[in-house]
Amino acid sequence: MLTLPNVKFKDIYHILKSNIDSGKYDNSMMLPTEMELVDKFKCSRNTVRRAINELSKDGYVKSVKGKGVIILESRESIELPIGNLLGLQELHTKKKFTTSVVHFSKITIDESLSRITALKLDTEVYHLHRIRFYDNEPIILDVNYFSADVAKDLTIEIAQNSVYEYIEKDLNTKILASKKIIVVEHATELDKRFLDLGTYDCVAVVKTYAYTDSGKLFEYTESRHRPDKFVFVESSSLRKNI
Amino acid sequence: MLTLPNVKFKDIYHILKSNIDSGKYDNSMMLPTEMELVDKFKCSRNTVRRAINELSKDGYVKSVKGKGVIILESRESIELPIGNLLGLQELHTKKKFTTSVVHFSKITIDESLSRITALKLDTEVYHLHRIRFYDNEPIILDVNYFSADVAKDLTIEIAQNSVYEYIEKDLNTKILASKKIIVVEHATELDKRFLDLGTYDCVAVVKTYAYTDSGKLFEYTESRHRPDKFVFVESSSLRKNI
DNA sequence: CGCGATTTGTACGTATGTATT
DNA sequence: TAATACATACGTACAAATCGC
Repeated sequence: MLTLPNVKFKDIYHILKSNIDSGKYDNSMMLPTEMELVDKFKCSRNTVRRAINELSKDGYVKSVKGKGVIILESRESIELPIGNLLGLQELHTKKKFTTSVVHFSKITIDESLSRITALKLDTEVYHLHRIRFYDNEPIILDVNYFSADVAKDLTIEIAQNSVYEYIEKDLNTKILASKKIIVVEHATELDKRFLDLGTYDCVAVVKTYAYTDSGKLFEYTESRHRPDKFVFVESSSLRKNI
Repeated sequence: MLTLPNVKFKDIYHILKSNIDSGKYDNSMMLPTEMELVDKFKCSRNTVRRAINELSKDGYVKSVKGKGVIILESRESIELPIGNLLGLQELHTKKKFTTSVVHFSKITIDESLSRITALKLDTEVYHLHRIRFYDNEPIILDVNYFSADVAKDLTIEIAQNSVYEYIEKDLNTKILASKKIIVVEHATELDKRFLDLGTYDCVAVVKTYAYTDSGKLFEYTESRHRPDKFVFVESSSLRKNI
């Protein structure tokens, strides 16, 4: 299941990344110059720049014109406090998660739902409530709206596993991109019933809008997180004004 | 103060963006092919690809090999619910914000602070508490730790305006990149005293680690947000595995 | 099902612009 | 001012995924 990198810029990306992690360039705080890397990896400058660009997206380095590529320090100590908790991305891959479907229905998007979900009026959707457990602790209440057009013949059994896997593997539809909005809301009765909120009366809500293959919005999901288990990380590389 | 785009790929980026917004390509859900855009803009394919790449980072489009560049629909309706609330990025540019400095001191990072801030032991820092008002409403409590090395001779007056502007303009030091972590925490006494929390007993906390010019971590800040005014947006373009 | 035609992805090369030292 | 180093831009070639015939 490992994607073996037969792509040059990815190879270079990984090598540079591990060099940075192991402190190889730490004294100088700079990467070798692009031309030095071209010599070292026997590739074009474009390819080196491509790899550096990826590192920059990850928050590892930052290029400065006329100066060089600067390594951003203290990565480990910043990652550390996150380690124990759970990121968002891993949700669908990690094994220690179990899911319990507590609601399953097929409904039609009316006006008020359309405002909330951004799905088009009269769209048929599967509407689910799912509890996500981590080590048998309820962590997240997922409220899903999947366009029935896309998630054809969805069943509770499938929802218990991965809807995404079903859509991508079985239905052969690709999920392209997603937009996430994070807010904090008062805990609803549903939240209180299913999540172990303890002394908290709020939940962290991640609203996800996902698109398929053809650019159509097909999913709106509210992932309602127990606050003490919620972490969201963004390494923003202070984008230049465009 | 407007950066006039004398850069080709930025021009193309803006043109494509406004075309998408005005629904010019909406029927097909696709951008013109790269080669068509090359003809139209009389530029190289690289330049077109560069512009498309930026659009993709913004969550406007998604390229699919062998197929084309797909436009992601429903942008406005998703942006809409955010509109009223305030994003994070705008903090330093919007005019309606005012700041009140309620604590100002110079301290040295000890072991426990070092764990929290990721700043090196024995670093001298300016420690601030600042209330951010929007329309005279307290929205955010900022708890700052600025390395005194970088933010030399910081004063309360400067802190009342923009520390970043001071560092960049007056001290001529560039702020390169930042890493943000979002969590939800119980409101502290400080939060309750300064923010108008109403019925909420939680705050949304954005922890920011910022780097300078030379790659050194120079700032740790906790921006403690009133939950009802907090929104965080991420348009993640489902990055390919690398 | 296979086979081109189309379209994006990767990679190389070269030249010139611009910020930093 | 000159050298260095990243940024932009042009061009070319081939690989790989998709789609229609």
